[in-house]
Amino acid sequence: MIRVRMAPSPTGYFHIGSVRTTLYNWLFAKKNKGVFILRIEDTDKERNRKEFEEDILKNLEILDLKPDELYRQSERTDFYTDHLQKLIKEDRAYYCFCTKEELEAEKKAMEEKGMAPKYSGKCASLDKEEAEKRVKAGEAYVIRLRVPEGKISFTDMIRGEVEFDAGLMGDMIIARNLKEPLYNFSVVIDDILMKISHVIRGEEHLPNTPKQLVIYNALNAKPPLFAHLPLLLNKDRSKMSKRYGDVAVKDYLERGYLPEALINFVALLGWHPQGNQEIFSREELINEFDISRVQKAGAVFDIEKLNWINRQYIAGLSEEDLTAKIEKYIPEEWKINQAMVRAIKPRLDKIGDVKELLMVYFKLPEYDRNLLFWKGEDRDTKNILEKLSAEIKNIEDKEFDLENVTDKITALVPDDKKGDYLWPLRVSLSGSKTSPTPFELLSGLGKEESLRRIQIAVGKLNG
RNA sequence: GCUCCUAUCGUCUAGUGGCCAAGGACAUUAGGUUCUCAUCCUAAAAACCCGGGUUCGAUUCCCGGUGGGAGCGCCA
Repeated sequence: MIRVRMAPSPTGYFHIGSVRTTLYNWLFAKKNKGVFILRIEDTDKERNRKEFEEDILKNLEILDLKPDELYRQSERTDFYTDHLQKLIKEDRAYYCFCTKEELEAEKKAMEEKGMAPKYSGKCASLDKEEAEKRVKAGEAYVIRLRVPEGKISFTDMIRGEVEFDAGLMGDMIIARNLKEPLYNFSVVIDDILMKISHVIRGEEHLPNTPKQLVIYNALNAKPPLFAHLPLLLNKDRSKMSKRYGDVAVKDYLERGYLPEALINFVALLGWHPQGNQEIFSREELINEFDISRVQKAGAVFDIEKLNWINRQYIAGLSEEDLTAKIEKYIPEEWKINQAMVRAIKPRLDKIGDVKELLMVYFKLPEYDRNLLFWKGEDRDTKNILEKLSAEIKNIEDKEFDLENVTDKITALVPDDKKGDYLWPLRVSLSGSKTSPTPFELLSGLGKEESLRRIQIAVGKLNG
């Protein structure tokens, strides 16, 4: 049975990189008819916040990456204590009474000699009963695992054989005390207890893997298979961070990137199936996903490509769906119609851009009369606008849609004078040098408002 | 400093020894599509890090160098 997990710690808003890790885990589970588990690693009481856990849960829901099982490490402390006691009893682990100051001095001395810092093993040979007594007497201690010398190697599903030297590691601390396990220890215990078959996680965990393997050995447990995903990178190829833009999923969602687009984009960061397809449905992703095709090197997060993918998804939205999404981003008093939605659809990178794009329909900006002249030359502009105005007046209210308006106006415009007619019309309707087409403006504004705006333009020319 | 990972156009990537005088997408540039902007269409420019091997033949395999990255907590 395939069982995978995503194990975030709620110490910040859900990161876009975590979304990708979650997605790959989720896809791997679905592809193999396995189980996807979410394990909240909330053992650091100082840094955890409920708000962040809620952010993770909420966004997994929005992104449709819901877990099949959910656990919190804070509810599992008994398991860790049991295994800690077992390891001490079997003498695979021992109490260490060295103070932080002693350790610090030791570390410094070794670094000065040009050696990698490593615990001396001072407390490794302490008498067990003696140590127990000191613990009971309330002396400060930590628990260390005996790490045998030798090579630790494993086969990464993405990277192949990876080897580390355990001799460089030293006896590692696995718990602050019997009730407070440290990260690498609780991870291993949970992965064993939850029968995790494959650990799919970010490359930053690669150096943790040998440490965890040592713990599996001490526990006589069979380790899962590992896959270390390449990192998501900033423009300068450093690990993706706030320095170059948003990293929290909620920020992207709030700006109006569609969940499906975000998933599609992030899926392609570090993975690609055979062929040239770029847009994938969730079903296609499940079918195509193959962890052996995951890239080894990091991938730069390119917002331009995200914008393009998002536009593809916006283009695929029905007008009703798009309208519903738009309404969250504009003032309540703005009454939008179908013509407006159609006009802005191909101009939207993300739904959050909508307010700025729709503004033209609700507020005519101040503009200079010279802007009305096509290529800066007044060639009968006022008469042309009055002619257009008269024609517009003749169109029935009921027939004031894009198609009709386009037909009626183009019939009036001589082929060689398009600029002379359409430019001033568009400027009078929008008050700006860039905007949707005059026909899109007319149909969106409606007859009355269109005529009003043209009159304003004519007024400017009279003055 | 130590350990580990890594290396195809600016970016994401296809490519698993000959089919590659290296393909696609984003971005860029030029042109076209009933005025502007956007969309759309067409075209252009743009890459196998370097040096050794292995081989009849290397972008593809091996080694070294260089570049880039990550990790080195009684954090996760």
